Amino acid sequence: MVKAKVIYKPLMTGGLAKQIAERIRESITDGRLKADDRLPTEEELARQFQVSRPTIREALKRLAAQSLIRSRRGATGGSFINRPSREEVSSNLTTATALLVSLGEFKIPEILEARQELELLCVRQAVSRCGQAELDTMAREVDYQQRESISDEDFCASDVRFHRALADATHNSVLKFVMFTVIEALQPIENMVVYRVRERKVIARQHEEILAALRVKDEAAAAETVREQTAYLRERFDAAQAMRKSHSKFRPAEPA
Amino acid sequence: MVKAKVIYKPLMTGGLAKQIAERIRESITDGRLKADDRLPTEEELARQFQVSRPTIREALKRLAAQSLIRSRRGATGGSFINRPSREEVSSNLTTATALLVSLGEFKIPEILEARQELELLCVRQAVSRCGQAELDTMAREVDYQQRESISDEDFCASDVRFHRALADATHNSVLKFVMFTVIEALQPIENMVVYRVRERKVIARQHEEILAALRVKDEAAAAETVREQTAYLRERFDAAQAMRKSHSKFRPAEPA
DNA sequence: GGCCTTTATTTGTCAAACAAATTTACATTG
DNA sequence: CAATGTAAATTTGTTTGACAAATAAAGGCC
Repeated sequence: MVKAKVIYKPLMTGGLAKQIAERIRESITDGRLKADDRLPTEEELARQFQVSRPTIREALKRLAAQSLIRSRRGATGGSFINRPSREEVSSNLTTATALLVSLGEFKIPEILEARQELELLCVRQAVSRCGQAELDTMAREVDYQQRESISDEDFCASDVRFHRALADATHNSVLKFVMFTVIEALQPIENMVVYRVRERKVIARQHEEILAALRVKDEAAAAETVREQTAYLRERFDAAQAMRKSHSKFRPAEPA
Repeated sequence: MVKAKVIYKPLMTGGLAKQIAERIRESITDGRLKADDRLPTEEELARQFQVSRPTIREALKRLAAQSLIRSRRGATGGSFINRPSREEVSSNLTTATALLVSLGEFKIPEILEARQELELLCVRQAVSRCGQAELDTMAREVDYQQRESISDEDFCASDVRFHRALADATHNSVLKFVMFTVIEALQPIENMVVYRVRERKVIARQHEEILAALRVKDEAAAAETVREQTAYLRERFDAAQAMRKSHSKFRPAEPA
């Protein structure tokens, strides 16, 4: 007697709207729909999918939230496959990455390490490609960072601009895109380290060293300083953590 | 006589549903709402925002498409702030990013170069961190890629899995996230090169070499093969472009 | 205690109506 | 003929109201 082998097909889950959105997304992914193509009207889609128009609308809202379509009212209106800008996609990526960061999905040491590796990658490319414009930007920021009167916030903003200039110096738009996203997304963490415990002078000096190394195309020196800066940040962050721990233990009286 | 300076305030655009989704999203990103928190019911949100329930639903669909919330029916149902996985978030972002890539926003040489640099970064990390699981995955894919009966599509899918295993081998979740997103986003370009002109045997052999180098922790050898693979892809793509150019010039008669 | 049924609750879907935005076509005026 | 205004057509955006589907909890029965 042989036991019959029973195969169960996967259930259709997730609701109609989600399934419809997924179907339309596939037709974008597989190239059947291109940027600026117009989707059928909501009424027509409802007829084709044999569902109600509000269900179609819910599906379209899902697609809009992923920047895959945009909609417009009127005689020549409709829903169109979006032609996303670099800024739009980067902004979505940044938001999503920052959310993962804030949820603690990435551990601080991992973040610092990844940042270091990506920076090293930039340095490697920048050494042979740096233009005067990027060097000038970095120099300007280094000068700015050495002022004692600027706020922590402004110092952080300058830090971002310095690292963006470094990414610009790769002269590779894909790498720039990736780096800008990472730099922006990691700002909340950077702020945590930088804003509270940062020794500005050390950071500014390190930036100056990176800049000097790039000027003379000394990749090894620049890389060394990047590593040094990461180690310094790691140390500063650990110190901030330790201080926070001892604070919560002893609960000193709060001044008025 | 001084001309009065007229200031126009920005119009509220994007529809009610979009605005509501944005409001709720802000309360997530600014920490007021945490993972697993329950939102008010749809009816209650409709009351609070003074809009209809379908409008709330449309807003919630936007949030769901960004993996920020998940919903469930029933007595203890409702919409809950999601704790998204990295895979889930990455998956939401890849179609829009791939769309950007397919629009020619990035030049092919830049793409290939960036891909190479990011791969080299992975190799650098993977050499000292690779676990047996990743090696096994890569070996499985190399075997699979050597079969002659698989479709081009399946070969490409296996290629993706190989490179994802390499990213896994870094054991750094930030890098994994970045790499997964980049690998997926570059698929349209990869398909262009791979699908039409790919010499599968060459690619599979190169994967095998990378794997062998990782097994014996030979970073230099692995890096060399990554560079070789990029050069090969560049050459294959150039050949595909040249062939397309000569075709369009002479317009041969089309077979029936 | 285990199992079944009922109830309450919330999201999911549908139908129908009207509003808002947009373009096009047509009429009027100078 | 050009400029301006109005009406019509079309599509998305929003509302109201109803019912379906899914789920957990409570209560009853054995």
